[in-house]
Amino acid sequence: MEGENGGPLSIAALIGDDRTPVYAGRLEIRPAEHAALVDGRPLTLTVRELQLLTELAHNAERVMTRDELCERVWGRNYRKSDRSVDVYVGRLRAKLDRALPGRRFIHTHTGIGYRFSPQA
Amino acid sequence: MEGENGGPLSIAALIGDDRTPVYAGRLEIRPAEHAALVDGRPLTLTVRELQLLTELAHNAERVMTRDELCERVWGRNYRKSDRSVDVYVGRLRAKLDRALPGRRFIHTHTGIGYRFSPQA
DNA sequence: TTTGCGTGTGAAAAACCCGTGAACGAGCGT
DNA sequence: ACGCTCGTTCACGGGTTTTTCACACGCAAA
Repeated sequence: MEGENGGPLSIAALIGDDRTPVYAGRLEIRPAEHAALVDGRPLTLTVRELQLLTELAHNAERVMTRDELCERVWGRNYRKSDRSVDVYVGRLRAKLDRALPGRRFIHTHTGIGYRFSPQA
Repeated sequence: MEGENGGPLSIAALIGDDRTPVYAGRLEIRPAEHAALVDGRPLTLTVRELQLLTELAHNAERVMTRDELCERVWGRNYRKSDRSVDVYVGRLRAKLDRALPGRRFIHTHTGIGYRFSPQA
């Protein structure tokens, strides 16, 4: 089975569930518990940070537009002056890098948006 | 065995019983006897305080939302203006701290709720 | 080089959340 | 009626999170 972009589609994305856990190597996301873990130890994320990470992880390997993220995480329409997504991606990257230095999960696609990639 | 969230599930939570005793180091909760003990000496808790402590302790290490607590302890729906949970958490903390100074059992998860943690 | 666009990011501003003292009323025993 | 306890709600101060702003940097085209 494939997604609209031709790539693999996760169960979570398929059934539109944002409570399904995600496992990305040493990183584990448990939306139902409001928690993200690295090697079993909890990351301290704010609600928005966890929401964004969850949304990105549920669509791993797919480039998500700011429009999409704004819609799904913030529940509002995206305006070009709105930098919230960028700011939160930055904060997520910082926290993920403190927990798993050197590893890069969130990739920028200039002019389009961001992509979450579990593999090194 | 695991709960709906994938985490460990206590016997009490499993059988949906709020009468099962809980042991958390020097703290002991005996709902069936309407009593909580520290080093064998009874804590003087009101009914609501004991209910709340019991509910939290039966879900140790799990973040419980105000919604959940309101539902299970008060048997009513949570409204954002309802501060009962916070007030009772405060009173519980005060009494627990008088009995076991310095120890912190109930942790705040901003924007979500509270988590009971038996370990120091 | 200059201009424009897109992004990263520190920091200020705004909004929101939480801890807690206090007030109030209901219920109860005296 | 009185005093007491308990449960609920309100209000305010302080803390945290979210949003917004401003500027810097890299890159590509003119």
